[in-house]
Amino acid sequence: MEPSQDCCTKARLLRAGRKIFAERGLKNATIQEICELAQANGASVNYHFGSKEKLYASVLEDYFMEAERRHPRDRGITPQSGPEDRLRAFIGSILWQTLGDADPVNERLGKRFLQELIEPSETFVDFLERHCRPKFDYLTGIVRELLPGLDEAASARCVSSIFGQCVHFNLAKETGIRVTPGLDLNEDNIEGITDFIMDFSLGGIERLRRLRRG
Amino acid sequence: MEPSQDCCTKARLLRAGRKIFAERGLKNATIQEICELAQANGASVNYHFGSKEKLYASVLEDYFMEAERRHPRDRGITPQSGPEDRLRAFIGSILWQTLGDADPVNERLGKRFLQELIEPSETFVDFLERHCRPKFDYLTGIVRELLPGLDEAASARCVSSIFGQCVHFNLAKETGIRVTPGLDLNEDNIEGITDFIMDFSLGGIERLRRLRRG
Amino acid sequence: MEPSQDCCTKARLLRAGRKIFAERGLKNATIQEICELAQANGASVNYHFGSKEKLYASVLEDYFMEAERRHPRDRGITPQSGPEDRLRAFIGSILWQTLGDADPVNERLGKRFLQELIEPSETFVDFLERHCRPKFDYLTGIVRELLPGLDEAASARCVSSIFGQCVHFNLAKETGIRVTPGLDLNEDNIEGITDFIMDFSLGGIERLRRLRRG
Amino acid sequence: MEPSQDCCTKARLLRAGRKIFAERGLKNATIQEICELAQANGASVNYHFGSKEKLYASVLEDYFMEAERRHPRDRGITPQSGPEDRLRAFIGSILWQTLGDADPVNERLGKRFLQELIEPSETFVDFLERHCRPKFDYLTGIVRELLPGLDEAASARCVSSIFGQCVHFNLAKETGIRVTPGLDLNEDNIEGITDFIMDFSLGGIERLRRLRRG
DNA sequence: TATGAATGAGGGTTCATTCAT
DNA sequence: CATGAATGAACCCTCATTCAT
Repeated sequence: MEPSQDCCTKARLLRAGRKIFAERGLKNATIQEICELAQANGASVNYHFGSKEKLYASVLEDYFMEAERRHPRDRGITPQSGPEDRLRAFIGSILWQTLGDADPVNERLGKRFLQELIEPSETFVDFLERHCRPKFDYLTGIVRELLPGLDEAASARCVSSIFGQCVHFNLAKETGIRVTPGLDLNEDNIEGITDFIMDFSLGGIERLRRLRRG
Repeated sequence: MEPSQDCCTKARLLRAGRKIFAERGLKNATIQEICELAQANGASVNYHFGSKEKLYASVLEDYFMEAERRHPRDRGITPQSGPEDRLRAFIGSILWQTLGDADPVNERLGKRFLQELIEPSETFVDFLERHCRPKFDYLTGIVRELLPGLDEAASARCVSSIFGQCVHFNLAKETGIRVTPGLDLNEDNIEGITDFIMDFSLGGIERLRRLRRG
Repeated sequence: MEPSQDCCTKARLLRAGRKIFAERGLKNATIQEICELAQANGASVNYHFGSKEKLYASVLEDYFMEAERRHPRDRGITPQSGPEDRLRAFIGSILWQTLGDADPVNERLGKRFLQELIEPSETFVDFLERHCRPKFDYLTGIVRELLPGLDEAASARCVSSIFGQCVHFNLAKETGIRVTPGLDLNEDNIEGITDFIMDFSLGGIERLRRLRRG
Repeated sequence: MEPSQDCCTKARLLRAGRKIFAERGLKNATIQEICELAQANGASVNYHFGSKEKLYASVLEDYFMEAERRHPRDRGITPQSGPEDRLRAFIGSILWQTLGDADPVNERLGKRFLQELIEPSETFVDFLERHCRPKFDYLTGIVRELLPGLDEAASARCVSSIFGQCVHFNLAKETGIRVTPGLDLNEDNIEGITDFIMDFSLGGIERLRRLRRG
């Protein structure tokens, strides 16, 4: 009954959908192709998931949950860790989730996820509230520790600046490297990039702190 | 022959395509809908542009060129302006292009452009080389002036950090405001956001400079 | 084994089928919807009734038998009653069966029954012979008493005229009231309509009698 | 451009739809079968008519208009004709429309029309208002001439009784002859049936007149 | 007795594209 | 330069039915 076994049709559909949707996106993927790959009947997607869109949503949710499990935002830190350590872990988490997966399927699913951020489908809005908002709240908490007394608008901008730097590497995977040849997104560089974004952001935060004082 | 006249079918198709593609994206838009809006025959898109994709590419190119014309990256600066002024103009240019258009059609075309950055179509790759690369080279030049002697990888990362902050506001237009309520992307705030990104980036650059010295 | 108990799946299916078939008709109803309403498995209809059509036939038969039970054609008359009383009881029976049910489910099942009269399914032909033919024979007997010596063709036409008047109110339930606004099919009017058809038919019969004599 | 020519795809589809819909009804007919018969592409129905339902509505409307043209309700009467002559022409018109068509296609379309009367589709409601209501108004006018001073409810019932007798022969075509063997609906009997219904109805009307006076 | 999973056939509809005019 | 008609491929989905348990 649990779809975690490979023998189950539903699990096979989920895996096949993961692959096909990753390659082609929602509109260009076809149910038939997914079913062929899953060695399932052409009606099975509608039977098990209700519709193509619902399967897509399941695939994306599955991808996100697994990424969070493999690269949690609090990896390597303790409850006593200061905000800087937590920030570094957070930045590293996003970069590893985005760039650190050798599996090309997962790599492409990151793009699908980004597309949903740009133009969310109906089901994704729920997902956003349930899973992404806490993630942003977590980052906001760190920022507020680093810059106590910051008003909401400023902390939101600060969160946006940090998150924007991270997510841009996901966005740049395909085109950014064409226009910025010096960008090397190999897995070996993830820690280096993490350090860079960390330094850049700490510099920004320091300057904000200084400006507010002065 | 020039599609600049309003009476010309080709110009009407371009304008209609702009609107429909902005609303629905490439796959969800239909030629027929575009032709109806343009009061043209259903075969006219293929006649004038060759294919749906070609019209889409034309729309995107048109959008980009117009945005660059309306909010040039060197607005308000002189040849004698220093790198900081040029950086501020550049950041402001992107933000105005992205957030500063009251026209909802243009606002949505920004999302289409972002989608192409994530997963470029065949024709877009050419476009990227022709128009986006110079833009990045320009930003890279500014960064190199601010941080002389920076190696290529570091300057690429720095460009990415600056650009990522700017473009994230475009990405966040739909979903970011849901998960980061403090983010206010009204037109009135564009200058404020420009100042913020400018400060944050200058802080990052300062810290990089300091770290290299130390 | 008897489907008269409420707990039995078969009885629940019959009741659910009654409702869904009444609402949607044979083709537009789906087995799944029926099973959901009956809180039964999607395979149970085929298990208990053999096929969708068989369940439909059961529903219709059930509906007819119940209607005959609730509004028998001989209600209020005695073996000694004359043909006029028996005719009035018959007409009233049909009208009460057709118009006198507050339950919208039964009201709609009347339409399904009419549809079978127009285009009978295979199983319905048997049903017709078993249950409807005796009903017509009964009416024919009354007519022959009122018009002794009438040949078969004429008595058939007479039966048709009487029955046609009755059944038209069933047919008119949906559309007739649109094109004939004066028609009021409320339950309160059933006796009045019965009287009307009775008078109209007696008038017709009288004239037939007169014409044959003259 | 006019769909009256046989060469036109739209006209061929209409004719093929007439045949297939007549045989199978709306739900059981398939677009593909219609297109095959019309030697047209499977998408042509949607191209020319918008949907299966729209083609069905066109077929029905076409059938009705043609029937009205071939057997007009005022055939053989003059402006000076009295209400009895007009009533006879009306009754004869319906019977000829219903029973007097040697073409089995038209004969079956009559059943489809009846089905719409029982359970009208959305488009049919419009049709009803435009075409059927005037027909009923016409009959109501005749009845009022025959029974001056009749209130609306009574005249509506009278119209219903007359129309019910006529339409019942359409309804009885399939099943009525099974349960009322004496009914002979051959074309040769149409005039005889017309006379019968005429007499029966005049008898009913006379009695109503008598009852009101007494 | 009853069910949950799975299937296969088929259906209506969409849509970019083509072609004769 | 432009169009109205027509096409063919493909797609998602529905649904009655089957089968192993």
